[in-house]
Amino acid sequence: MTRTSPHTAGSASRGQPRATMKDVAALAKVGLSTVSRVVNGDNRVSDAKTAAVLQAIRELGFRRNDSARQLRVGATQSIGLVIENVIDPFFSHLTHAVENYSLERNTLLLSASSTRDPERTRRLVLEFCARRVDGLIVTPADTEETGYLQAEMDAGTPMVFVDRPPRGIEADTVLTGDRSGAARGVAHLIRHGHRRIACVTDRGQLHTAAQRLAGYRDALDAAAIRYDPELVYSATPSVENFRTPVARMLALDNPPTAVFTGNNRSTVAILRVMAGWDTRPALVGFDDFELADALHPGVTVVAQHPAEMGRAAAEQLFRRIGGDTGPPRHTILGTTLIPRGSGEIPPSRK
Amino acid sequence: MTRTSPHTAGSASRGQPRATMKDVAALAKVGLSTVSRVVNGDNRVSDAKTAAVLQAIRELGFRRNDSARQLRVGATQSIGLVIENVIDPFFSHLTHAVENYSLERNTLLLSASSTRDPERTRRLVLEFCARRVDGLIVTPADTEETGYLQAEMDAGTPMVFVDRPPRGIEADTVLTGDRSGAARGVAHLIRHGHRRIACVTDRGQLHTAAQRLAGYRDALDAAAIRYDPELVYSATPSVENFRTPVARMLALDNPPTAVFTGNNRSTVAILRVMAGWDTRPALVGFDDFELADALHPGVTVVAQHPAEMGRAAAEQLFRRIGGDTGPPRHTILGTTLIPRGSGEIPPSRK
DNA sequence: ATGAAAGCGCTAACAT
DNA sequence: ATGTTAGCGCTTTCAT
Repeated sequence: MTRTSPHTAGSASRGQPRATMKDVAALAKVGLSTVSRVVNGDNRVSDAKTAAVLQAIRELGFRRNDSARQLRVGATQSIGLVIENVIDPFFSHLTHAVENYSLERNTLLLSASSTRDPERTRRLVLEFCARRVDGLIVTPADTEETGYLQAEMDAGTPMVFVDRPPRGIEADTVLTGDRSGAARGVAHLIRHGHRRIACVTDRGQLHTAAQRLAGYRDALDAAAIRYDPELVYSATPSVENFRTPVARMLALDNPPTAVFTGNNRSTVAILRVMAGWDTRPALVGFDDFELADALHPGVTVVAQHPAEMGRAAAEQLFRRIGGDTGPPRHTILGTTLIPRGSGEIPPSRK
Repeated sequence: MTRTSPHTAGSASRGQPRATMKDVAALAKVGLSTVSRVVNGDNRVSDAKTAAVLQAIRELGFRRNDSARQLRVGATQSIGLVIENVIDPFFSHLTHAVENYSLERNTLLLSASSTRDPERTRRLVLEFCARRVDGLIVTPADTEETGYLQAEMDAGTPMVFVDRPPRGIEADTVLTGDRSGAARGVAHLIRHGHRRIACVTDRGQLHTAAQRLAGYRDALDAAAIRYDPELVYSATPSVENFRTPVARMLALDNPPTAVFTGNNRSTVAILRVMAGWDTRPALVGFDDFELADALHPGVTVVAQHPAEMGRAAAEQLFRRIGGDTGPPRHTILGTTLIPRGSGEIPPSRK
């Protein structure tokens, strides 16, 4: 029933500064180190003093300033996570896994979206390092200068790279088996009779997009299907960017009977482009997404495992933070083909 | 071409501790404060010394320890964000908006998902406060004890609550107009001829679920439709939880011809439950979601504006951090009804 | 068992 | 213009 009124004269918030250990020590009439001992659960302190300290702590609403503590002990118990964008479900799942893993280790997460902006990425990484995070998990922007990453690693901040490798840097990575996964997806279409297969991916500079395109070609090669550049289109995924090129492809004399999309953003965009079409090409998308199974037909995908990737990255990072100085470790996570209908549509014979 | 080998003896990472200003001062043969001045862009320092310091900084790979700085200046330039779960698109959009807003203010984001666990929520809030975040944006777990929140606010950490108000605490809130929004959605169904309308929501303890259920009743009342508890079901949204109750409802003698769902998780679950059904009731969902427009029929929703909520919460928090001690401010964001087909299905007349 | 004192890396008077 | 010093809040020897 201690309903303090938070907006009366002087206001409870913005009140006097928070109590410090010194204040507690003074009130409890003990030495500073005794307070520290009590706060840290050091048992060699008399019951009487312990009680006095506890009482003072309660009275003053004391809560230890962990920033100060961390300055002294030299570890911030926090790690930084720089992803492309939280609103992309791939990254939000990855983030959640990292969150859970680090929380178990009493480590907090500084997280941020780079939004594919190399300047923003750089700024974030550098600010995290300035805050002396214990380590960093980074999805590098594909177009960026990576010199500063090497510098910060050399300076002592462990980093593991996730989803994409950093340019020209030897470091721990956690990636999806992009190339083989894409090949599997395309082979699935081929197995269902397709020989004219379009490939729609994210911008070619994107490492994952390039890898998946390579996988697409691998599958074609394996089936002795000629690679036709007219069936390939790469751009930042959006309905606007994809509408015309895709329509053009399908208006070719010898149009594709199936399409393979290189990531969930692309798949979703393509689905929108094709919304309302009477006949649709078969479709296999790379990366799963919510409601893929609720569409008609369900969307066949090559599923990635973002949560596992986040967890693997966190594991490796904590290994480094723990002092592991072994050689860079490269983890590749496999993919799972999930047939749901769209990938099993036979080629329309005309 | 300075490819340092990161895994040779001694290893570049985990090397000697990072250089400090003292080290820089020593190497540049200047005083500590001169280094500080240079680092902070204080211009009243000679060109010669400036150059010497800059040189030393480069040589040592010095980067200011912001934690130490912050301890001294008394502000961490970071805020905490406790949401329910990043993997919920509602919250990831909210998060992204907060991210952007605080980045503009040179403030970093400590973020975490409470996963509806009151203990985890409490732990996160307290740890954030111990780190002395400049402020906190919190989606309170609905079942939780809120005493500690009041205590931390009183101790000087400003907080704004988003999506749900904290129990028994007067503080800044940013909420959706849940009740009126739900009423609008249900009225839309009524306008399309429905009089038997089911309501499927999240657990009743959830503030938003309760409000939206109230809005549902408001709409029925306004249309003089009797409230039938048989048409209402509340539980943590999942296909398993919803399948049987919903099937039972639709098997009633006088079954519902439409259903209103209380949040995006519920809508998605219901869509899965109904997947493959030949005839489907009309559907209006609260909160928009990706691909709502790509389904057949498109799903009519009462859209919330999570990004705007995040931004509004961040704005208010920074106002408080800036020293605003005015009375608690309650912001309600309106909703947008988006007809896409599912909500315009007429009642099946039999 | 307890306290005094040094110091983590920085900033901000205060001298000069 | 530059250096010296105190101190942010804590932990951690080191005495006692």
